[in-house]
Amino acid sequence: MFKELQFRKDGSRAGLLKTRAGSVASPFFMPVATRGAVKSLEPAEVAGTGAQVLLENTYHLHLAPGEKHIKKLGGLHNFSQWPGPILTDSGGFQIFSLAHARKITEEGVIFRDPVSGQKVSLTPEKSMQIQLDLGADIIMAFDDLTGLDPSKAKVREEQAVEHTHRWLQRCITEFNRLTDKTHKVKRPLLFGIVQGGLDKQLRQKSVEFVQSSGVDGLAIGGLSVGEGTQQMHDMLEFLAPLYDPDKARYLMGVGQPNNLRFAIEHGIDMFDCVLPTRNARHGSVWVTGDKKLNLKNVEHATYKGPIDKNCDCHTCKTGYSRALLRHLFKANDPLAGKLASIHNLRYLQRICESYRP
RNA sequence: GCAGGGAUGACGGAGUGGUCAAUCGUAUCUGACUGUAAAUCAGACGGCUUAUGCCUACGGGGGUUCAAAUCCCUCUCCCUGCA
Repeated sequence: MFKELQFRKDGSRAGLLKTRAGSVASPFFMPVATRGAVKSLEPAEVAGTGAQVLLENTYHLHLAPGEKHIKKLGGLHNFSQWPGPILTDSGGFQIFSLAHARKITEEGVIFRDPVSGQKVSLTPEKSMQIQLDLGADIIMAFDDLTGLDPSKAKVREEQAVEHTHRWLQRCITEFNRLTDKTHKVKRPLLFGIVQGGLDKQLRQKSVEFVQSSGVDGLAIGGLSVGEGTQQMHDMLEFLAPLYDPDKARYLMGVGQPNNLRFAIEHGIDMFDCVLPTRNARHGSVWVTGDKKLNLKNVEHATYKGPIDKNCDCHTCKTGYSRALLRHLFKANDPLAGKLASIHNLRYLQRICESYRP
């Protein structure tokens, strides 16, 4: 599944992740296309930033337009017009992001969709079924993700880890059932997720459990949920020596440039994050030195240069000025968010590329 | 000319005696955003300021009142009818 090509003194490694939709050079960053598209961008534009893999979401696509519908339309690759590998998140993150509108049981989770009001239940089995119907190439186990609730952190964290482990076993069973030889489907990859919050013992236990379960890759979940940079880095440092070298390691939801570098230098191969695209739509872009620029600010109104003169993204190379972007943001023109998204995505891709041979 | 109605902070627009430096929206300024309920959310927004503090303010001027954006007189401008 994962072939390590180069290990460097800085702790980083470069390799190749083999999926049924092609091999991917690591380390890499996956833009988030929750509902089937990276907001405001066409697939070719996403690819133009250097992205190789797209992340889409089980929960949201299940709600609309539905996995059966997508399956009929030829699967996610056809539907999203993205021929390259697609990873689907399992819906586990929604346990965290929709925490006020869901109920967790041993069986799974019942969500009350905040928009439609409809009840949606997800179980490990159902998550596997949906992801396979969608046609994802990398499938995530259904995990239980908790935030940093100080009042009941310990108890809830232990529960989350136990759920995650038991659910992983159920995911594997269901995944194997649905992908055995009788189905004639070329098997996608299945990744298990490590939980444990900021508790090192729990984390270690979780890494060992997930790695010994036979999954194709290891995801670190439950970070970037509000802890400090130092706490995140401590944990990544702690986990680094525990990884199995022939499994891909995916740090979920992390996209701050400094965190990306730190993680890569502590053995992480893959990332996803909404930050580059969401921030971009809100006017916030990264420039050399990881500095954040708010393009809506009045100081850019007369700035003729690009976002970053050192940047090779389409937006900067074409010559769109900060002054224009500021104006478009102020005028609520969606082109602003789109151009800024291209820039931010490229910023993260460049970081990844700098660690490849 | 006569009769009504109106003039509120950048704009729109509440408020008709004290709890009003004045609801709210827009605009403006700033910040946040990490497996997307997010082109969203939060704060600031008369001046000076650390301020529960002072000053200047609801078209101009004058008055009544302990107290006026709110009541009275007058002037200016705008709108609607009638001549």
